[in-house]
Amino acid sequence: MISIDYRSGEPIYDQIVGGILRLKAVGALSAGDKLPSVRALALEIGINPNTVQKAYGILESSGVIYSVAGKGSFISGDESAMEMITASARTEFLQAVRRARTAGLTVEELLALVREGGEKQ
Amino acid sequence: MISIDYRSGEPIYDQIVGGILRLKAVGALSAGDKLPSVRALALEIGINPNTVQKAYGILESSGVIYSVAGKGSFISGDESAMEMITASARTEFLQAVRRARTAGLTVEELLALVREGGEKQ
DNA sequence: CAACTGTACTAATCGTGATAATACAGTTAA
DNA sequence: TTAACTGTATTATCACGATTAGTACAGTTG
Repeated sequence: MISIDYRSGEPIYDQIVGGILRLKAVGALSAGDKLPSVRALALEIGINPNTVQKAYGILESSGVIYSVAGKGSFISGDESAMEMITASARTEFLQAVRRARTAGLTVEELLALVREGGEKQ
Repeated sequence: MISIDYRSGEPIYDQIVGGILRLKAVGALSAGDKLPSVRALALEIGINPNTVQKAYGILESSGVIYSVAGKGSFISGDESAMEMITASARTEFLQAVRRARTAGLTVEELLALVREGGEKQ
């Protein structure tokens, strides 16, 4: 379900957060869907349960998921949570676009780079 | 001349490298121009001279600048420096693409953001 | 000579990511 | 009720990178 790239330098917990956000954005995960348990996902990926818990903690404090002790973690029905997260990512990306443009890269080049570097995962 | 954002999480030496690359791309710095000394820039920014030296070392090993002990550091006249600049901008932008993807933004959204934010300049 | 320049090196500190080993509380199904 | 699951919390440890600190050396300039 979620693939981790250890060479990327991106923290594992961050990749888990992004992976779940993406699964929800694509529609593979909907409100009410149950996530793998902390221990199960840790075992599946081959990492420490604490790292998964950190990711789930971030998602819950953001309102993207909600967790119930003994039951599990589930996708929240709150859509504004996703909006807030993607909004900050959107402004960050826009800054990167402007930086690249001032460095001399054309719009066409950037479009190609998005398609080239965005396909993975 | 170069502004540092301590909240960004991006290493200071990296911001210095990017700042000088940008100054040259815009035309504020040309071949032969003298850069602030390691100690002077460190004092101006308010950081350790070693951090500035690290940034200058990266720029020199990349051929963007050249340094002479006792004289100072200068913008290189090497024409391939422009390729170096766009190359670094390209990899920087690719990292931004991956970050945005990790945050849950889709490729289609990023393409729209490039078209939207890239034209205004 | 004095004051600047870049360069090199080691040591110490700090924050973060990740692991490890527990422990506790709530839920669920046999 | 018991056993096995769930999330959550705590503490300790390790690794790594960024940064600071201090010192030292070599070349240039006025």
